[in-house]
Amino acid sequence: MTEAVSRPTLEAVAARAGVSRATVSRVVNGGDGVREPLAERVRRAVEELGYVPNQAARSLVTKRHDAVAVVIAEPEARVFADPFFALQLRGISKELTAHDNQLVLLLTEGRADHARVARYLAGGHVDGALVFSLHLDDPLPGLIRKAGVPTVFGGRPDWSDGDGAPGPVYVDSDNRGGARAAVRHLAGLGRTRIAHITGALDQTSAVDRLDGYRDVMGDADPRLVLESDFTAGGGEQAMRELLDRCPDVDAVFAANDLTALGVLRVLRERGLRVPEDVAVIGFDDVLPVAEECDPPLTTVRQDIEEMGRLMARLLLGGRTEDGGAGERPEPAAPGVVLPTTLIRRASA
Amino acid sequence: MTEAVSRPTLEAVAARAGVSRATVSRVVNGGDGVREPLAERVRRAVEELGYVPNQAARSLVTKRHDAVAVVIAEPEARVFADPFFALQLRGISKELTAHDNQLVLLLTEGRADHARVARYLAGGHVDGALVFSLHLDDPLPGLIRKAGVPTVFGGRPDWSDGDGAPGPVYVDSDNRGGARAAVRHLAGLGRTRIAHITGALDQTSAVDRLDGYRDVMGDADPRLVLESDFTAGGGEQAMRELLDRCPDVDAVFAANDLTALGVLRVLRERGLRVPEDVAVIGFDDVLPVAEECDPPLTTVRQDIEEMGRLMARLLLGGRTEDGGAGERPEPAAPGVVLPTTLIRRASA
DNA sequence: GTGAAAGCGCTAACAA
DNA sequence: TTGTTAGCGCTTTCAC
Repeated sequence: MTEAVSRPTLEAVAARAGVSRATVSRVVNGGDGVREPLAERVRRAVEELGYVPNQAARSLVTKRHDAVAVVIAEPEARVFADPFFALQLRGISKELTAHDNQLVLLLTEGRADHARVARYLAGGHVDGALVFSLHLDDPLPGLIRKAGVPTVFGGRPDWSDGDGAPGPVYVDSDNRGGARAAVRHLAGLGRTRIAHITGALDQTSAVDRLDGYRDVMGDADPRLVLESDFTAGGGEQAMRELLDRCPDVDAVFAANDLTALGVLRVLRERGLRVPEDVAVIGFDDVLPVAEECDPPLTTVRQDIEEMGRLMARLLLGGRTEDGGAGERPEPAAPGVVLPTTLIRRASA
Repeated sequence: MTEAVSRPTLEAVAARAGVSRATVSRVVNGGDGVREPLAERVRRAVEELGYVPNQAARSLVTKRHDAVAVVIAEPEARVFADPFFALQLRGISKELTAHDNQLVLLLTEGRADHARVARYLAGGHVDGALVFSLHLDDPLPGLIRKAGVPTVFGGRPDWSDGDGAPGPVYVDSDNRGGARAAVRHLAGLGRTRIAHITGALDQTSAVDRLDGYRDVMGDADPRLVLESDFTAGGGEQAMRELLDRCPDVDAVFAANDLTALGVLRVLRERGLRVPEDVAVIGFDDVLPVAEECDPPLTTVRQDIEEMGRLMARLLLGGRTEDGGAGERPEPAAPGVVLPTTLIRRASA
């Protein structure tokens, strides 16, 4: 592969336009304080030479990088089984692009990578980080906090920063509210034996959905709650156990769409009709799953792409409003929670 | 958000270790030509100060960035409906990490973004690019070629660089061979009316799979080939039409798993048994789809993660072997094609 | 083997 | 408003 040819520098543009480097720099960076005829001449020179600023040189002096790291800490391959991150990435990417920032993707494969990521973030290569911290026991958030990089979390982290310290900034869906809506919908259908198959309870989203279920069901029969893991296989297994335990169950709120898929499969296998015998609701509204399953799944939708967009906006906004001295206080509410909506299809 | 504290520089490490900046630099970059006792002293100083090299300063002089752009050009949201890219990203990320390279993700949203991406690549911000060019009429590959950045494509591009020019470097799956294996398997089952529902024919993968089908079927009844678009909905529609046209069809090779999903749904709806009445094979082996559908799908697997890893390796390898002068010729075979394997489940 | 010094391309005071 | 100048932190000849 041939080496890239050396690119024109500010110097070259300045020479061609017959001005100083400083003037070219000003024009390139917005053009304030340069009189029009001159500015125009510079722009033409830039155009003719195909000049593109050298980001490394710029960063060296400004100490800004116009780059944001997206850290996805997920040892499990499972994450890639649903388009969740892809959608979030899309939202993030759109927002970053709009602000001329680059997206540096950091995928971690277990604990071994944590040190690497921490070092990278601490190394001041990026202006901020967007972190998806999925498990309660994950040491990464702590490491990142120590690295001192402005950070926005995707999903509510499990620690709350006691005392006077400002809590972590995060964006989440209203998991609890969505769960309540789902269960209320089932109750509104006249169902009385409403079960919940949870997600992996080491993730706040699963805990919050369970809490939402309990908000509505109160002290319902505890045998109606089964712990699972957000997978279709897990959903199947839990559903089998549920039917053995409580053959009279008439509705299931599954922690996510994949789990609901497993539930549906077991129901079909046992010859139970959906929703006549058992109504089923999922969570996420991952389209290829929810829309394509049989029957189409009633589920709680979260706007995943918007979550991503918002995370980026929060990070970028927080950074630009605070001009370095840190006078401006953190936003009052460190967490932003996006609403969820119930999507009615055929399964409930 | 508070500004990051200023990090220790080479200078600081040098002072602490009682050596010159040059010596520290040597140690940090591999330590060749520095005597052991000194090197050790430097390493300790680095450790104590928590020194991390400033990448911008380094790039400014070396003109290397240790960063690779991954360009995913996909206007359709559909892409995110399957975990294909996520897996590929994982493979890429692993390989880049192993070589201490960063991954800069460039997502494009239609043509408007092409110029931005081209400018970025031409701007010399990264050492190379990994490009997923999905549609035959995509102008992006051309722009990228002009930008003069070392590039490896994911999936065979549609142009072949006539004349003496070296063809584009790419990594692909053996779509044609996989298709042949699928169709042969169906034939081996004694099926004689084997249909093919194609993918979007503006993508080489769809064209290659169709070619594979034809390799085996020769001049079969042309009514057995239906053009579709890699989606479940498209698969449904095509299958309905197929059943109307050729009620005697006894096997379907679908261009991918999602299409197969649609096929299965129509079959069930019409009361036809799989595989007894109609055998079905998909392509991709996207697990949550293929494994979870009913009946579990026989399909052609491609090792997606390995494709990603290989793309990165090709890019990095090509770069390091050629020491800047470009003496070394391009590899003889510009394209690497990974094998596919038939995974037998219940549907065929 | 080690150090001194010259920049890489850019921005940001400061002068004019 | 425009130009001059001094670095940003690092690598890399080139002397020693």
